[in-house]
Amino acid sequence: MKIATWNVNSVRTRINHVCDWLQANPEVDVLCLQETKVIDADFPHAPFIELGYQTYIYGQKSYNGVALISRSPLEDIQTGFASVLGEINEPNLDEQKRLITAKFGDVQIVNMYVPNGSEVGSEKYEYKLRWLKLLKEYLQTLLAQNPNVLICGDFNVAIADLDIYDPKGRENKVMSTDVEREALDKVLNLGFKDVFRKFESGGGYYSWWDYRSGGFSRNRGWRIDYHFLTESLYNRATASAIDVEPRKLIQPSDHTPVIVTID
DNA sequence: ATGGCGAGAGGATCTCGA
Repeated sequence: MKIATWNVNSVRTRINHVCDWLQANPEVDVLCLQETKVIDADFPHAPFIELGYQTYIYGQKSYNGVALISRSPLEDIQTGFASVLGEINEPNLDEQKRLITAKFGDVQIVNMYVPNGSEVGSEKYEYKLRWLKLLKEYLQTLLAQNPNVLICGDFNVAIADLDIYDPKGRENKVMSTDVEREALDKVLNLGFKDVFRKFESGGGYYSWWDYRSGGFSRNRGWRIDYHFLTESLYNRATASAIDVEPRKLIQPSDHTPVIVTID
């Protein structure tokens, strides 16, 4: 099976790019989208249905929003933290639509859009850290039900200096502080491994490039979109790749798709 | 370089992203 993740920065603006990509990559079983930026009532289902896909969505106005685009029907769709955890202590962590999970065969797929955090020390930064803390509880609950968990999406954290074009000063930059890395590490220490690094140990591989200052043409990127797999799935993985082609198109998303192949 | 670019909402110029 192939599972892809792509922060499309508005599914309506990018609908042609996404549909073209699906047609060029027919072997992808499930495409996990982030930043759909559309309320559920306005989600563009039709183009996906016409191509033969099922759509599962969790959106809101203007910001955030996630979706699963799948060749075959998925089971047990759950959205937000509370659908898995029951009542949560901080309901505001579910106000932003960032989390959708479903079963695909024996695999629990979790598609997420981790908060960006804005600036170190800001209210949004604290929100990001609280969100990651609750994410650990959420995944613990899912893991208790199924050991085959794949989490993917836009994590808004570069987990290593190798994943940043220029790590100088990264200690004080959002997406690369030690505090954020430690918060994500606590999640990953539940038993998740970065499958991209099973196949590629070198630097220079990124999934996001700033629109500004010619970020892409100068390859000034960050690798912040990942698939993290539990041990059993990690061992079954046979490939993982970043497809930079969509980032070269006119009016692109600032992120590009990342794909994992699992036997 | 505290800017650069892009999207959405709304109808000029904000907020937000990363």
